[in-house]
Amino acid sequence: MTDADATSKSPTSSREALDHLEQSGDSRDVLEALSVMIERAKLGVGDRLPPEIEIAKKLNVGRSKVREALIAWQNMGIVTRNKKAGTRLAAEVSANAIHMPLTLKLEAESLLRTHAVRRPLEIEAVRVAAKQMTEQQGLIIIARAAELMAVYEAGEDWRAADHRFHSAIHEASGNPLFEQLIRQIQDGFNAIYEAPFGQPHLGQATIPLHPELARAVAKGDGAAAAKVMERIMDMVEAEVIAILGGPDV
Amino acid sequence: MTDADATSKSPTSSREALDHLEQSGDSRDVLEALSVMIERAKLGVGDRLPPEIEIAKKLNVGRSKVREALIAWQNMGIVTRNKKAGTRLAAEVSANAIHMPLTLKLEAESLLRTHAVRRPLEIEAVRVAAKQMTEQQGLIIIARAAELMAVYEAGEDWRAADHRFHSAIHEASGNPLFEQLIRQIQDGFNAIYEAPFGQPHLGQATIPLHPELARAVAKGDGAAAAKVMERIMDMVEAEVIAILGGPDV
DNA sequence: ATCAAGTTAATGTCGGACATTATAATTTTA
DNA sequence: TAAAATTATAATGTCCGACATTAACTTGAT
Repeated sequence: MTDADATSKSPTSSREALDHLEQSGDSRDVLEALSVMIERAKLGVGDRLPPEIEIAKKLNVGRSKVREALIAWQNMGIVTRNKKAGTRLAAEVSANAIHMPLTLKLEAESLLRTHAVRRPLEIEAVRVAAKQMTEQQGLIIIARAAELMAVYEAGEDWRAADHRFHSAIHEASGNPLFEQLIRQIQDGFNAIYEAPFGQPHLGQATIPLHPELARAVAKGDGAAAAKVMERIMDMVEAEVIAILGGPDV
Repeated sequence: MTDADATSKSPTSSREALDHLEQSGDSRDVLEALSVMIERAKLGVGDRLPPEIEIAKKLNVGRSKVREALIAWQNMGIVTRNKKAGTRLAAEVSANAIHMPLTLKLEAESLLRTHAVRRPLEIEAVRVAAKQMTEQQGLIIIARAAELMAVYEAGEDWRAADHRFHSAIHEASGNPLFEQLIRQIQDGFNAIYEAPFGQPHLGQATIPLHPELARAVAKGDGAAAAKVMERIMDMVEAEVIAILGGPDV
């Protein structure tokens, strides 16, 4: 453990050093300094970083501040913290990468609200995908749609195939944020749905539309693809409304 | 609202209610106990909750634990915390709410990608707002737009006013997820932007469009409102591209 | 060699002191 | 009287030091 000595300035009185550091504000400073430390020490996933108290000394801040910063990172899934094992990196940290924690508060009555934010993202994703995809990605999308139809017509569980199909589209969009956002919104939706209703099987009726969607995307026709996706979203929404008993948004 | 003086009840003993809480373990317990407290006191959005130290006393835990719990809520956007103003509820808290932590990893080159996911959300938000808003909300939106224009024409910092304007629209949409998502995406965008470029002042040229947007929403014309918002988003995107030097998505 | 008991090094928690600051109250001044 | 400047105050922000807890490590006994 290289001990990454970033600050070896021998602060005779820890006061003056602090003064010139201009300790301003929140724990983001600490996180930023930590990012630099980690990069300097070339720590990777799984590596252990120094104990809180040493980090605190090194950065000339109190242990509480370091704690809060590390807890924030823990909440973001960037580090794990254990009693004796200390703090370990759980994900790559790079100084010019910023981890934005998004937290959605979902309530049981907000299935429709969740759907309402998913809808424009899905539509835009297919539109962008149609514009950005490479030829090969178009072929993959067509193939995935065929797989989905096959599984569906065979009467098997089509959800995994459906997931692969949509993943292919999101990948073709070239923007990983679409997939990240949509998938996690979807996870939240499912978590809410499962509590009262069990495993969701929504959208079965929309599967025959998927090959059409695939063709539109592969043809590069963003408008048509968006139209199809709109229909799909509307059908899912209608299904949710039927289950809940009425519109809510 | 009622500024909930839930704490003004002279806590002579303040023990009996909390004895059965049997504190143990991590800060989730504190959050749970706090949820119960908040529900009992019927606190709503905007209301203030007791100072950290009183909460700590009430729950028989140290102040640090309460702090960590409240900071976690702050990171989730559920409360806001200010020096003297104390802690206020920013979103509804309910015991059976599900908190879904979303974490997006953003990198410096993905400003445009971030914008790309924000765009459809903003457009849909104004469309829904136009459909759902009450008459009073429409008036508020118009007023906020006027404020924004006044600040802008006075040459002052218009960002706070801009934020209030968009908040009013998001609130009118009736779906808090729009605001939660968009705000946090925006925070991420700003965090990325600030590192190399400093405080963002993007979108100045779009301000004159805002009154038009406000009128469209207040009139209930979702299509027109969406059109204006599209133009606004396109202008911002063009600005970002001009800064970065080329399209990236 | 294996298991049990003790050691220890880290995080977890607490509480007190002080710093900082946004709001509230007060005084001053035009 | 009203606006502006000043002071007071109450909350969070930060630091520190002590102790609790716990899980990995060490040592010892069988």
